[in-house]
Amino acid sequence: MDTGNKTNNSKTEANISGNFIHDIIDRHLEEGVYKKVHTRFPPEPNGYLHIGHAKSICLNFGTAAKYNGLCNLRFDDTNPAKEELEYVESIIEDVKWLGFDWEDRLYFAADYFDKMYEYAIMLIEKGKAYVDDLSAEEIRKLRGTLTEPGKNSPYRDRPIEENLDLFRRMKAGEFEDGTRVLRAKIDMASPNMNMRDPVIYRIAHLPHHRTGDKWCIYPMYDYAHPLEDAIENITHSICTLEFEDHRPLYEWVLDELGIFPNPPVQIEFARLELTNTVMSKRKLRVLVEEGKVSDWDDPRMPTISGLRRRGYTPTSIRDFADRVGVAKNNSVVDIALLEHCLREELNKDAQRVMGVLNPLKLVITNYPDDKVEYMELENNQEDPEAGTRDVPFSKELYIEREDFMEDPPRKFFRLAPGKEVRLKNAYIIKCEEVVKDEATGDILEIRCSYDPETRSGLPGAKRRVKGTLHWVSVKHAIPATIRLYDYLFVEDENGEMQYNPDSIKELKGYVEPSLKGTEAGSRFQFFRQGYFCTDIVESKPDDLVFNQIVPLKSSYKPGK
RNA sequence: UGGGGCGUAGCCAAGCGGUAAGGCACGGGACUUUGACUCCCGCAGUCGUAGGUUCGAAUCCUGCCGCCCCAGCCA
Repeated sequence: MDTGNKTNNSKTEANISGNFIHDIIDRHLEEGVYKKVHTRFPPEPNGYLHIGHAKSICLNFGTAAKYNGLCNLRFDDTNPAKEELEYVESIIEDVKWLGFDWEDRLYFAADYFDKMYEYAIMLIEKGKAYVDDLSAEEIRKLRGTLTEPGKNSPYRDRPIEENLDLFRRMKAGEFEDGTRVLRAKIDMASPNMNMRDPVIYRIAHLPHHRTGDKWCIYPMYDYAHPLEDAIENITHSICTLEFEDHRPLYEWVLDELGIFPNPPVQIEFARLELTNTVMSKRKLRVLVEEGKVSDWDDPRMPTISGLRRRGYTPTSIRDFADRVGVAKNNSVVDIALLEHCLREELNKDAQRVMGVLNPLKLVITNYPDDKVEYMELENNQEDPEAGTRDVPFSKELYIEREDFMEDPPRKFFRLAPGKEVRLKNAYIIKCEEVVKDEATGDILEIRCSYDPETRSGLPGAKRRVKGTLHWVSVKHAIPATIRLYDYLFVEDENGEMQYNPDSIKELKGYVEPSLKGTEAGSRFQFFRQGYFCTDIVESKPDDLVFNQIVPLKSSYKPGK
């Protein structure tokens, strides 16, 4: 059945292509199992979102959009020991930044605690749940192992009235943490460990970021999640593969209660892994705590906040999420695909500018001392509408240190003694002399002559030279801090991913004067270098800090 | 040795009984005042493996192998 693509061009649409989940939904709609589609993104507010979550966000919101349905943002905040308001705020910011809109449907599991409690009472009354006085240790011992069945708790067959009384007293705060739990009464011999009378409520005398001190018992995920979904009339509860084993329990809770006429179905997909980084909250936390990165929003982090600070766009991340696909294979996606998405977008609309990362002074000996010419540069040759600007040119310039070699290999299309090269939208120059530090041998400056007939636009400019260099006029240059990044993890000689101690390089470079006053968060393509974004935390209009988002691709292979 | 999943190219991923899409990466070439972009070309004689069913199998069946997940009062 063709459900049609969303016709209103909401910017929040992830343009999701088909996948096995959509096939299931198509069938549901066809068979009338559901009349509409309602999904949710249900983060636990216990950490920052990363690009793996972005995949899930795009899937859930994108699926809803595809079927003209709705997607809720719901915090699954059933464990106050780990959750904080700080995280709910960052998650809201990140989902919004990615471009998704949950309208007025911002929900919290905690807001359903009263209902969940009532439902638990119902289960007890049906004889489907019981209060267990065993310690965590004892429960574990009786649970059995993967190959041996568990054993019933001695409290398993306690009378309903007693269970009711005990559960009410658990809620009333009469018992210490860990002294009692409420368990679902299912089957201690089930081959599925999750069905061996799972704990559904525990005692925790902890304040909750939303409910304060109202509760000292909190529901467990397996019990709470299906209820959250059912209460919100979710149709398709999409989660990751590790919950596949929990599906029978998800269904058990809803079935036993029997009060939801059209309960949701849980569908699992493989979470995203990326090369050259780590993705678990735990591992990311270690990087932060060990000071390997500055914070969760360090531009090297795969967190949404890190990617944002690095300069990644929401569009490129959504595009990436769409391209990696949705399936059940555990997969590790090459980070080159993410980079490709960013380049593809920014190639289309990033302003081109000239910035010299590693400056080397170049003097044009036959150019008049005080002369300044303004060279016209296209803002973006991919987009004629972007117009042009004038960039000052003078006798003394900075070029990239890498663009000069005293003793170049073959096919070095740049500057070398006696060789000619084009300065972007200016003149052809020829290297006449290399000035070095007598003591160290370091190259201090390059002295060149220029051919006045070869100015861009003049007939003499037709002459071809193999290389074109970017440049910045010394007296007009704006100093800037430029940060280059490498992957946080790189492959060692055995093919293992290892932490990369050299993942950041900070340079003092120069950029063309048009960049004066640039606001934080602005993106550019630095000619021949890559895409850069002014750091949203540290860049100031009069003290620019650029983060390299990704370098330009290069087919230049030294030595070939 | 229990249960639940998954095996299609270097990495993702379509495919749903009629003869292996697409993307990324990679290699070659054209173009180029960005070694970028763009454009061309190449890149799985076979789908983990062995059998079986069929006129026909990546698709159905059986066995085997490999990998992932489950024994939290985490989610």
